Amino acid sequence: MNKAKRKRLERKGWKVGGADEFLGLSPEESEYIELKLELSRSLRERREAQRLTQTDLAEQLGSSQSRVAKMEAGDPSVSIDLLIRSLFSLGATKRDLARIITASKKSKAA
Amino acid sequence: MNKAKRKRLERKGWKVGGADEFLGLSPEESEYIELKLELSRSLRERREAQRLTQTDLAEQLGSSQSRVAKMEAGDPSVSIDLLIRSLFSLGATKRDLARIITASKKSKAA
DNA sequence: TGACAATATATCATATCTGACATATTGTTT
DNA sequence: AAACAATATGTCAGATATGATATATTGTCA
Repeated sequence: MNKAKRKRLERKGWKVGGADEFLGLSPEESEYIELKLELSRSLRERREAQRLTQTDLAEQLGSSQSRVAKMEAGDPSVSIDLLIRSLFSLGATKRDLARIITASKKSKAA
Repeated sequence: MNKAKRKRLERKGWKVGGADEFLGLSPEESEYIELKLELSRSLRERREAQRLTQTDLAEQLGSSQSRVAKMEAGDPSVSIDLLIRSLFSLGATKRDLARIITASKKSKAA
C-alpha cells in the first residue's frame, strides 16, 4: 500500500490524466487514484454547470468552501465517500456515476 | 443528513434490496446506501468466485477477517473507499465498478 | 491601480474509519 | 454428539477524514 507515498505524489501536481505507472504504483493504486480524480473533475463540472460557487455548494452540503476546493483538487484528505455524496447532492444518479467512472482517458504522456 | 438515523437503520436488517423511501430518507441518502450495498454484495460475490475465505482476503488486503465480514455486511462503519479498494484488489476494473453501480434492482416491497 | 468575488492552501479539534482482538454464531464433517 | 472451519458481532486504540477557520492567491471589473 504505502499511503504516505501516494499522498506525497498527490500533493504535487497530478491531474495529469491517467495516473498510470508513475513511480511504482500498483495497478490497484493507480485505478483508485484515477477514480478519485475523475470524480473530482466531475464534481467541478457539475457545480459550474449549475453556476454555483464553491461556497454555495459547501452550504448545500453542510461543509465548507475550503473542503469543496480540496474535493475538486483531488486532495488526498478527501474520501471517495464525500465525493460521491457530493455528486448525488448535485443531482447525479447512479447511472451518471457509472458513466463518470468509465469515461477515463488513456493519457499519452508528453 | 442525519447520520445517526441512517446508522440505526443500517444496523438492523437492511439488505432488503432497494433501500428506497423507507423512513424519511432523502433520495441522495437512499442512493448512497444502495450503492454501498451493491458494492458489498459484489465484494462477496467476487471473493467467493475466487474461492477465498474472508481470512484470505483480509490477509491480501492487510486487514482483518472481522473487517471483511463487516464490509460484506454493509456495516455502516465501512467506507466506500475501502469497498472500492477491496474490489480493485480482487481484480475488478473501473468498468466492472460501473457495471456494479448500474446493476441495481428496483424492489417491489413486500 | 484598488476593491471585490471566487478559489486555493494551511492548520487544527473533533468525528469517523480502521485493523486488531476477543468471542459468538453458523455450517460441515466425522 | 464433538471437532473444526468459516463467518458474524462487539469493542477499542490509533489512524484518517471532516468542518471550521484563517489567510493567501487568483481573477475581474471600475
